[in-house]
Amino acid sequence: MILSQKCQYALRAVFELAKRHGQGPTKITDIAKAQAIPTKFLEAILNQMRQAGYLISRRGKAGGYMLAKNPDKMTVADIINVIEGPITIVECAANTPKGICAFDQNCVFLPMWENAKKAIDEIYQKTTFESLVTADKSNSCKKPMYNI
Amino acid sequence: MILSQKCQYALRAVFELAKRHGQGPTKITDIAKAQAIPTKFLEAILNQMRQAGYLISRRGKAGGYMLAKNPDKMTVADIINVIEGPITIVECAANTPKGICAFDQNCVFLPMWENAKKAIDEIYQKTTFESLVTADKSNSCKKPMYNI
DNA sequence: GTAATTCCTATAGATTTTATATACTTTGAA
DNA sequence: TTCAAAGTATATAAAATCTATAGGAATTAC
Repeated sequence: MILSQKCQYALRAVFELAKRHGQGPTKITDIAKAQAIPTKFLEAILNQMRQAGYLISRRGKAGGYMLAKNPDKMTVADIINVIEGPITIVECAANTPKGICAFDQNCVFLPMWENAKKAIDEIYQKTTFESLVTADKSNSCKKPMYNI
Repeated sequence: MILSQKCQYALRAVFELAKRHGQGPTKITDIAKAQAIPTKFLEAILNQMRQAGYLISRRGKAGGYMLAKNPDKMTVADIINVIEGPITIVECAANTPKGICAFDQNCVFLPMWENAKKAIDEIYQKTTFESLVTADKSNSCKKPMYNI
């Protein structure tokens, strides 16, 4: 599996905050409950995203987390980058200091790795959390309503 | 890193065999030396690809491994699939039996995961080992020659 | 001040990855 | 026939990573 569980938790958490954008801070436990994430694990994840500048927190009573930007300015790529670091198909295709790969400049696979990285990056970068919230809303509308 | 070391070894090994296609079997130790792969580890990898039908082995003296098909019929996707299994961005986006994901049918991320998977698959599927060998040849020509 | 909440550090358990060791089987040539 | 080269199979260990939890410190609202 390419994306870690942690990263998926992070995406779902930000998605939850995007849904509640403009409503003040949301408690960790509420996010955890809404998105089925282990609370203590989520704590660390949210903290990490706060330090990266994507979330704002308020401590103490009535504290919690909120987005640092508008949902249309936050992309899936942003969050993945915080949790997993830059997408790396293989080690030597990363922009690491030279000399790590035994084949160095002449690796025949390198162009392919670069293409793959670019293709994924584009998809993640064009997916904003606003678009996800919008998709979610139209999704719930389409669902049959069993309530009376 | 998305691709395991093992998978990269597998790709390099098949690439090495593609370069030697039509020259009879190549010894494991020769492949290992040419591509900087731990010999014993490579043994297991080659065996796995043989069982998947991509390689043919000959035992005994003057034995070794060779491709089971023409290099233009073997793709990077084939080999990755043997070693890593089908590409899976996230668990619930795989074609697993339903009910694994807590969000099931209504996951807002699902279309994105499917797009990403498709984008990568296409790149890997269109890269044949023949094309890699060709690229490698033109690469070596471009290199300055320091030999006398 | 007290209760609620985030923040920080450490660490433990589980899983996966990577690699090696050992012993066995098959093959082909002298 | 005999021997050695080479692949086959199984077990396992070392290392790295992932996932998750625990406990207390700091902060804020009331």
